[in-house]
Amino acid sequence: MKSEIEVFREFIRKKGLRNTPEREAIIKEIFATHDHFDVDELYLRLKNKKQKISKPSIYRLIPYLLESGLIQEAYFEDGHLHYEHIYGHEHHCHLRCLKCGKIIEFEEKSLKKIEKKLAEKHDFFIKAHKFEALGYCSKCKVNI
Amino acid sequence: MKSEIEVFREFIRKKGLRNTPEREAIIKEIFATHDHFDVDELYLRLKNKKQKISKPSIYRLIPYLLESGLIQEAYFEDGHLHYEHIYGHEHHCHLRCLKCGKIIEFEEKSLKKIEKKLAEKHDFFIKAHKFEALGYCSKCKVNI
DNA sequence: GTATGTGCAAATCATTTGCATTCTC
DNA sequence: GAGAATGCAAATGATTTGCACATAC
Repeated sequence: MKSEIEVFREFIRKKGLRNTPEREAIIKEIFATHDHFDVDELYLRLKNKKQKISKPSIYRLIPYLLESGLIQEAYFEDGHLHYEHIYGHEHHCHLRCLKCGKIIEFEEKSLKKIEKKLAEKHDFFIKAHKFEALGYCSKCKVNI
Repeated sequence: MKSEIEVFREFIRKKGLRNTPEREAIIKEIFATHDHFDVDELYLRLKNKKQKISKPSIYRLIPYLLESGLIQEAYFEDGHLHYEHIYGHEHHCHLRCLKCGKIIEFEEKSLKKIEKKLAEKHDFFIKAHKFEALGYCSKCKVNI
């Protein structure tokens, strides 16, 4: 299986764009942890590693990462989008606590079937899906 | 079945807050169409009807509308959140075209079962779920 | 060599806040 | 009458853009 960097290089080449060390550093950092990320946090993680990469470079890269299928928007919270890397990882969905913000990831194969059904019914080519369940976790549900 | 205004009045009373004609006008406008809405668009709709209601009043009302269960966040697009009224309507999910932005709503009962399963497995109290399928509509999929 | 990418600083856009005034209860 | 809510204008915070310089191809 190709690495995420290889996938990106191929994508960039096909689009006639240029690759840079900044872009590869950002991608490596995104794939360095399992967690979701947001722009500011990713910027700080890179900064802590003494990588001088500006926020605009991150913002400018994101549309390409989405288009190449390396990442996906996960959810909108605290006034900004959160992303997750999806290449090479089992697709998963989120269960989010509305009180403490805790997020549990889970896998649900049956969603794939629903996706297929929808594609046929509405004549869509479905690329991805997002399923998010919102509620209160075991700790928070006691005093809603 | 209570009207949305009645539901809101009750919610406001329970919380010890105050109701105002501005709030009721906003709620009426939200429920006046079947469509999703965003703050700016709602503001303009009210303005066109010569209702002088400021954007901050809308922004300040939204958390209460979410809390009372009258509306729900639908999706984040074009740099801002889009909402939908959910009180008195069949719950539905979205199928969105990544190219033209077309949105198809659909109902999927089996998601309710998945929700229940998750609630048991992770000891959550689940209040709502969002399912969004992303892809290309019949027209757009021909030239991706 | 050319055109794309970068960092910086400034601009933009959605949302929030401070405050004086108005209104609900 | 007290405390909330409103509108306005200003502040905030995320994201985008203009531009001069650097660099990938």
